[in-house]
Amino acid sequence: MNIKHLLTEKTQAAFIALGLPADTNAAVTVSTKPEFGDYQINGAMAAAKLLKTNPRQLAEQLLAHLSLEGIAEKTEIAGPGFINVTLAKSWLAAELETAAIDTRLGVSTNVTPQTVVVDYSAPNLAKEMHVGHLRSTIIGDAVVRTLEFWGDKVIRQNHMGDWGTQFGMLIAHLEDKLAAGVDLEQVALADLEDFYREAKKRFDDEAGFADKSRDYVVQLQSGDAHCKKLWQLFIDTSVKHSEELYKKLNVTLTNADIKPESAYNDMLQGIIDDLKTKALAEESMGALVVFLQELADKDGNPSPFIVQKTGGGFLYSTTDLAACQYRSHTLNADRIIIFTDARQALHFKQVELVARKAGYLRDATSYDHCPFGTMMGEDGKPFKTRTGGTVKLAELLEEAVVRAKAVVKEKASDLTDTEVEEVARKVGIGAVKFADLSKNRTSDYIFSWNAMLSFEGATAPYLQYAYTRVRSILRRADINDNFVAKVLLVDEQEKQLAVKLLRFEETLAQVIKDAQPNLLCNYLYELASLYMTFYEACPILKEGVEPAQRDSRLMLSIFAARMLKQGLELLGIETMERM
RNA sequence: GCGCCCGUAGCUCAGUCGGAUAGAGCAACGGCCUUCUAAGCCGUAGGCCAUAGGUUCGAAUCCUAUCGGGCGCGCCA
Repeated sequence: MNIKHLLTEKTQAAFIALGLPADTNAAVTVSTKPEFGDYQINGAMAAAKLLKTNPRQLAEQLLAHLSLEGIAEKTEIAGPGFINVTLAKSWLAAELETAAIDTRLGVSTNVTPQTVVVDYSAPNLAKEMHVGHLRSTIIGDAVVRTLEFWGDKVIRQNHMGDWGTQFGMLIAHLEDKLAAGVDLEQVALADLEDFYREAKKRFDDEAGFADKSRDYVVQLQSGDAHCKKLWQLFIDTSVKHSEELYKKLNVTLTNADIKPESAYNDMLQGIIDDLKTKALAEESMGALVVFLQELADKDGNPSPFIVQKTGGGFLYSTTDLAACQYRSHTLNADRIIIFTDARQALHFKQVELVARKAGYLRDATSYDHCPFGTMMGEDGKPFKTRTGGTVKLAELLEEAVVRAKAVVKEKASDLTDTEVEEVARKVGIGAVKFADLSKNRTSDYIFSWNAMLSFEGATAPYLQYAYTRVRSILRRADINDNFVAKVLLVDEQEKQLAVKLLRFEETLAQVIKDAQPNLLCNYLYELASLYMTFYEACPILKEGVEPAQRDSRLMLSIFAARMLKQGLELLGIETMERM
């Protein structure tokens, strides 16, 4: 059930009856205040502007043609031409009863499933995952889960960076160590960070090392067996590391989803040849470049997009073009979604332009780069730890669980040790994920231990707690899974909860359209909050509650619990029976 | 220099294809546990939506300029 969609359709029908175009914007929104009902239709005012007529009069005509028989118990025109709709309790109750016996919680099934390629997480191999990888990983995963729930065919792609200059650098460093007689076993691959830092330092400071590194990149990309063997060492270690983290984070990415840069290697020369044939790329200062007039500065200087380096090496631009070809033509994607930080916005704009011109992206494939801001410290300056490094993701998660455990022990003394461990893990990880998922900002965001590890207010533990409260009541009520009762919406708290419960699909549609899980976070927090209000105001199992009312409230509770669980599951956050 | 993103309560953020009196959480203050889990609930206080113009019935939202922050601009990803 999508109430907004339903009201929009009804309004559009009324517009047509008035002789207005079918695509006139109905502008249906949730009412801003309780006295304005549940939904408001604002389309009459904009339409009146177009027609140059009186908005209030048009709203009246619109209302006369609007058939909300049985759906609304009150409709009224207010202000300059708002139409306020108060939904009928009987209708809400009936819809709720239908939704409650549905395995999909009343969410309709996608009638036109799409193939969606989602590119997310993308850790850099040979570098341990740090907090900066959190956003892409968990936002991508939440969107993927939501798309799948809706019914799209999702292809996860973990575009690991494993093929560029940095790898040449690591191999060059490793080669030197081996040449100096260090045994392969002793090379500290386990501590990739240190190894990477050493190599990077040499790359920046040591004469000749950078050139040597670039040579290794060319060798690697042209398939040299020895280089590939060394490269494989780094891959294996890194993949193992990120797999562990995905498991801890409850992220659905697996080994099978890894589609690293190297996977496109065989396509790269073909892309270059093709760009030359199509006269899109030209030689400039020794490199091969596509000049984009579309992104020219105001003096008319085109934006350069290097596709092949001096010396023949390929770059991530080449790889991303190949990825377009593969995803759009081979995988037949209708939509490609890429989650990376905003610094790469220009790059992806260039990739799309070139890919469209060269035909690597079909017209039918949409290409959505979903950016997010740079991570800042609590001082508002670019984030660095005291030692100038980054916070390791594994460290953050560990800290989260430790802190959660302390709180769990303090608040829930009746749990067994095993339960404490489990609850602490779910609460700690959930808190970290929710803190990040609930923010929409495309602008920079602040990394703060306290914000990440907060267990009060609009946090995952709040939602998990709401869930356990409902579950506790349902246990006490001693009812089975098939419990069904008539829904009676009498108190205001019951009605508000009911309306919110029926807004799930509306929310999911928006999350999918904008690739923004924070909308789902907001929804679930509001749902939990309304449940808490209902819980405090409307007794269920207490003395003096009429059986019919008790059963209706149990129905609301069962449905709210299922909704919370489902919603959190789409966010990749686990629930528990007690906490 | 040019370009992109951003500026909303003391703090962290919602709200931005124009809609009614701008919302939450944290922090502060005041209430609520012999009764379904107080990680909770109810209430109070807190705002020139960076600034200045413009567009119109109506602007946090759209346009222009200025200030402030971040990022990006030919061989890193």
